[in-house]
Amino acid sequence: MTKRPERIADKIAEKLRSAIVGGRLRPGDALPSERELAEQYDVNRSSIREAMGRLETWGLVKIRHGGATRVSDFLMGAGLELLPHLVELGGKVDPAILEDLHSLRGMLLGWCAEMAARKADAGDVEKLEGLVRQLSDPKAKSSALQVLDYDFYQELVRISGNRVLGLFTNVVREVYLKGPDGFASLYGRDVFDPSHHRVAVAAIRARDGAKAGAAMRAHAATALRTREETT
Amino acid sequence: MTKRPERIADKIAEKLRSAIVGGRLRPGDALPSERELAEQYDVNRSSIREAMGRLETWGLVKIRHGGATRVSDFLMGAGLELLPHLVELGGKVDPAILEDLHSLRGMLLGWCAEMAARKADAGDVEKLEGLVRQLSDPKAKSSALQVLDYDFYQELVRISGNRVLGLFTNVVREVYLKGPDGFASLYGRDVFDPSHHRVAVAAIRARDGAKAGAAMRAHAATALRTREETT
DNA sequence: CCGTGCTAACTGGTCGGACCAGTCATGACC
DNA sequence: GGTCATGACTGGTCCGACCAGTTAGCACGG
Repeated sequence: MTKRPERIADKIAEKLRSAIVGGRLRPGDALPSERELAEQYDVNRSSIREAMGRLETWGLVKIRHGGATRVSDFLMGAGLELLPHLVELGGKVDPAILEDLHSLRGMLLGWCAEMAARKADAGDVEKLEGLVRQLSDPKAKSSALQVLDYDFYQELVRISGNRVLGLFTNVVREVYLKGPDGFASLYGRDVFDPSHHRVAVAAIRARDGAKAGAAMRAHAATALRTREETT
Repeated sequence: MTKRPERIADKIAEKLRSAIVGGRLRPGDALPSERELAEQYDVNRSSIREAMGRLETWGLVKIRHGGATRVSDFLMGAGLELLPHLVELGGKVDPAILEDLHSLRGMLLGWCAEMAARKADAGDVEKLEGLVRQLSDPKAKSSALQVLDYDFYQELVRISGNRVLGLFTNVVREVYLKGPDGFASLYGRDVFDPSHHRVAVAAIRARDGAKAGAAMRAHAATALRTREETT
């Protein structure tokens, strides 16, 4: 948990990022000039420039030679790589974003289970069954269960063969498993009840896409419901 | 079509990016030192540093103070922000990735149409109707229709209120509208037949989520089918 | 009075050269 | 053979200068 010695540009980019996604800097606002920022933070202009470069590649600001650097409407222009930053706004998890993420993931979960049912071979099914077995271990910790649950998801994505969904999954994993226990503390242990997974795997083995999708959607819905109850 | 005068850091980052995703630089390989690169490209080291910063935020390289900068295994851990770079591998569009992208987008299209039906207010519906009107213009160019079609999608996402889906959409837009005509040349004009959009808007106005979702899914399926026919 | 166009004071972009701060291979020493 | 100092790398930060676009304001001609 100790902070690694961070580059100046990263620290400043981080400050500004948080100011932007936190709403203290609104889309359209002009940032102070690089020279001003350099003086303000008491660092060299080069460091400010590198920080600005990061903000720009994150889609948070628009730099124009000769004109002021302005905050862009990042919800309009930023990519998914911003997600990890949005989630831990000021160190606290933003529940609304998390809600969005989970509902989206739930739907994708169902969808790729359907595709997996059409494409899985014997080896794939075996892998999934292995994961279900581990998920059923009564001695497993909640954090471990969360990882397994995600591994199951990622395996479904792999079997579905959709590489774009694979990239998406990589980003979400970073968010989902953040921190020492991921979000395990946010959810009860029952969230990882493997019964839905078991049903899904059986359906995939039987090439029943609809049933597999329904099972995984039910699993995701359970997670959401459990979360609402604890709110 | 004329190239805007590009920053040299961007040009160099672009060169290296293409070398990495093109496989000329493999994961684990060490890049030349910043001083070497500066001499090699005959630019200042600052420009090289800014280029490296971009590569790092793209997840393509790992920079370590004191050690060499190495290409990271982006295929394993990279996020969706890499999609635009992957698609134009070597200047050519990879049809398989595009296929994955379209099927995923189609499903999301249906899903957020359902959510939009639950959340849209009068102003939202009006906006959608305006877009449908423009889509119905018989004089519109194919490229313009593609932009409108995407605007319609993006508007649905906005109405759905799912911010994570919004971020995803931003990335996809970059890919989808790449090049002078986007992918308009890949699809026939009939792909942008607005009849499905019309049905969807009517359903959203009537709060009929299922119908709206079905209409947009049908639209996406048409696009895919049309593409397969022309293959 | 309005518009036009020049100019000056901004903005970001590039330069080079100095020095600080980690890493790592090498080789003397135990 | 192991270990640890050391120097030659690597990237990180700083400075100060100048180039190159943008913009706002002012003087000028209509």
